[in-house]
Parts: sequence; C-alpha cells; structure tokens
Amino acid sequence: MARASTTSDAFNAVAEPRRRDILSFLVAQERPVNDIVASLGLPQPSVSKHLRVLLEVGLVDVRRDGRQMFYRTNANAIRPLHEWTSTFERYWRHQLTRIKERAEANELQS
Amino acid sequence: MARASTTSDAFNAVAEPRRRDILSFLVAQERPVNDIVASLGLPQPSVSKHLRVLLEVGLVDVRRDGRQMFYRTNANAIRPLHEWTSTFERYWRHQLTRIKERAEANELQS
DNA sequence: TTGACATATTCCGATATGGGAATATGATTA
DNA sequence: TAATCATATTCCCATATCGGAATATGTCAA
Repeated sequence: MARASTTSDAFNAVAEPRRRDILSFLVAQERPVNDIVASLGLPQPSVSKHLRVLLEVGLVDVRRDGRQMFYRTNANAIRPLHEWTSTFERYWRHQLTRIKERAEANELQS
Repeated sequence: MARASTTSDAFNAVAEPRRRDILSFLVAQERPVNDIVASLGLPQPSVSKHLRVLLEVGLVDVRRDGRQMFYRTNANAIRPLHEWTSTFERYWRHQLTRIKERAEANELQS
C-alpha cells in the first residue's frame, strides 16, 4: 500500500498548501474558476484538479451558471479538523502556563 | 514533482490516521514505544517509522531512559492547524444559523 | 562477553501524487 | 454552424509513500 489518497478525507485533501489557499479564497463568497486562477496565479488545469479533489471530499460545493462554474468552500467540512485539533487545546494551554510560570520565576531572580 | 513529503509540515504529517492515533495516545503523558505498539496494535517497525515523521516535524519530543525511548506529544505543534481551521469557524456558524432558520420556518408551515 | 530486550533502519514493491503540456468537453455568441 | 470562451481531462514523469520482512543498533543483565 502507498500513502492514502488525497481524496480519502479532509485531512489528506488539506495537506496540500495550494488547496488550503483555494479554500481560504472561496470561503467568503463563491467564485468562478478563472477568479481563482487570476488571484492565486496558478495554471488553470492545476486549479481544476485541486477543485476536483476538494469537491470529492465535500470541502467545496459547485454551481454552474452558463459556462462558468462557481465554487464555494463548505466550511462545515472543515469542522472535523477543527474538532480534532481542539482535543489538544488544554495541553498547549498547560505548556503555556508552565512557560509563563518559569518566566515569572526568572524575573523574581533577576 | 510529487506530493509534498510527510515531513514537510504538520498538515502532511497529520494526514496519516495512525499518526493521529499516536498523537492522541501520547498527549496525556509520555510513553515508551512498546506501549504504543501494545495499545494501538501496530507492528513495532511501523510505530518507529511514524514516530520518526512526527519527530521531524516537531509533533513529538523524545527522552531516552536506558533502552527505552519515551515519546510525548508536543501539543504546541498542533496549534497552527487549529488556528488555520479557526479562520473558517464564523462561516460554519453562519451555515448553522441559516439551517436553523430554515428549520424553524418549516416548523411554522407544518 | 554473551544473550536478551527495546527500538531503529533498510530493502522491497505497489501505488498515488502534482506539475507541465496538450487536448477535450461544454456552453455561448456571431 | 463556426468561432470563442470557461473549465475539465488525459498523458507522462519523477518522487515519496506505507506496509512487510529482515536486520541493525544500542543498552542492560547474567
């Protein structure tokens, strides 16, 4: 077996930086493909391929209007990632507390 | 070019489900490799390889004690993922609001 | 020093990737 | 219908992956 497919879930789809850029760009409002091409400065076929991956895992939705395809980020599909990372939140808070305490202890010394 | 290396950043490292399992397991307290092997039921070489990836991107720390290696999740390295997903939070909130409003409208109809 | 234990590395093969270039499909307009 | 615009797909290639199996490294104990 090789690495899991990029279309296997949101975690894999989002590992590619360009796809994260696209998601950020499409979250405020839907946009035709050419807007993405122009704004991110990527070759059009590349954008289409990335959009296909994002579509397959449900990270974007599409709507056709004439010959244009309007894509929009489906923010809901990002929630699982957010929730997974949230389970670690209390631990980095812990770390911060310890770092802070150490810093304060050092200030008392000096 | 091919897909970015799994060691290129936390996003890529975390795309692999086993590595997420390992991070969850190691977050509460440090553990020797054999504990991971036993708890997750993975072959030992596989665990060592995954730990190497996690170590390279700073998602875990190690400490040696005799012949054992104690690994622990570095929660701080997960923050970038959390922060990136957080930028989408207001948008799924929006969606929820719209869905809720629609549901309530439907209740009035029925 | 030898053996046992804990962990890491190497070699292999099948597979999917993303970029580039070319081209196909689909829809509109002249 | 032909030309044009917007987007999608295909082909090729270099590369890195993960799993499995075998083996290496490193540390401790007898």
